[in-house]
Amino acid sequence: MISPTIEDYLKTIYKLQRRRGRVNTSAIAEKLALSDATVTAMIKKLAREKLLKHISYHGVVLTEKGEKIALRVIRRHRLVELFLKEVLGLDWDKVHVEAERLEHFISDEILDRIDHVLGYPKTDPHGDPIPTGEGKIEEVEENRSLADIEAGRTVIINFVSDGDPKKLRFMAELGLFPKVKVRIEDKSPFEGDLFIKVGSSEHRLPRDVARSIYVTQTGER
Amino acid sequence: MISPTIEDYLKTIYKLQRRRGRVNTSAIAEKLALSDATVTAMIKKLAREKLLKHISYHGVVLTEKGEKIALRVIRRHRLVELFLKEVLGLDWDKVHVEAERLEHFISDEILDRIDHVLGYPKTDPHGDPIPTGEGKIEEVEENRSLADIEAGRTVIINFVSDGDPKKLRFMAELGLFPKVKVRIEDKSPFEGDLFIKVGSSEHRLPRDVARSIYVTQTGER
DNA sequence: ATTAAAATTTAGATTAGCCTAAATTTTAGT
DNA sequence: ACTAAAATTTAGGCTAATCTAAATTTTAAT
Repeated sequence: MISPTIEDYLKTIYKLQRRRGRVNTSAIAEKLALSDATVTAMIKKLAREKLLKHISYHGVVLTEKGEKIALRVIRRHRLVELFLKEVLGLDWDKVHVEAERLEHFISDEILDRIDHVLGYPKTDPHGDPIPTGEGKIEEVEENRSLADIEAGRTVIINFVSDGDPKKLRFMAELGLFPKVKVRIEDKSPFEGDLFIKVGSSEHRLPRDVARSIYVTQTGER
Repeated sequence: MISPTIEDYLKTIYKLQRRRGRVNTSAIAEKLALSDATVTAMIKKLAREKLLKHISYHGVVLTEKGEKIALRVIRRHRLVELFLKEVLGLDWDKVHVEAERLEHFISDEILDRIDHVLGYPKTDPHGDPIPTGEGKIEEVEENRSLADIEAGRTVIINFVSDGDPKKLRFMAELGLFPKVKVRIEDKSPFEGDLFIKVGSSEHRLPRDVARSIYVTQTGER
């Protein structure tokens, strides 16, 4: 009934919805790398199955039923990511791609065991919150990008975008992980580099990498 | 290219081939619970892709290429089974069904990590040999069923059929696992029960359960 | 207020895997 | 050796998920 394909649609719509409320066809098509026509067809099907509400030409909103499924997929994804890193020792830049596949095939029973082995964690390796089994998720309020923080400030890393393995490897080399404290020593103008201090070591950080790091400011300057 | 469906066909044909050499359409259809016509169509496709040789009306034989894929699927299946039991603590009667799904979605990298975590094991929880990464498998020579051993003999359990969870739970209760020594005290005639001794405790064992336990005879009587 | 551009939907096709029913080929019993 | 039964294949159809191209609707710029 709920195919991996449908799970991907619901997850994608859920994430797009976070900000925009109503989600348009082309946004979904872009995220899933499918044609607009394909997405239109699937939207009609999902509307028929009461997983979302569709107003023709004006986008979609998930129903409670659709949102519940989306959150379960996200829970599986994030628990699997953490499991792959902590238990199997995969590098953190590789877990996203693997979880993207496995999230569709993990039974409730296996997920419970994974959750148990990991000690009921709250966040995944990139700092994203793991929804509970009941579908509750702690939405992150503070999510300013490190790229937008002024020089002289000190921040704590909240989470990082999980998409680009190269960027993730780069961050790992500088010790830029969730919960780590970073001081911004200086910033080049325009799209220039940031100069940051992590622990006792200083690094140069390209702006586009900084843009995929989300932080909370501390009082420290 | 090689879909989960194709993997299932190749694995099934490989297992049927073990005994019979040439495998007929209806045997595959029965194992996979598909119609004969469906299997015929798929056989033609697999022949086109040089995964097997097909002589119309006379069955199929895997090519080296087909066999290699089958063995990789079996390796994934058996390593996943053991992993689910040893690392996640799933009951041994549940791991087969779960592995049947997951075997199609485990990457080489994850499989390597699983193999490593398990300490490069040789057999799965039911006693079946795990093919190596290079596709070598230690075929079990001695595979007489416990149901066919005469009273008074002592045997070592080699492996058990992994299909029926109820039977597996029953065996587990009696301590009937691979490598365990069992003495056959007595046998009721026809399809009657066996009376066995496992360690110091005696049990009654229905013939059909005994039939799914494969053993090697010891010198002991 | 028009109209061109952008977004969306409709129409028509394709592929993988499955089905049933009918036709064909092989096998086995007399 | 013949013929009925069994096994297999062929023919024709279905569904899910995708595509391209054309039609329609909305949006935004003058």
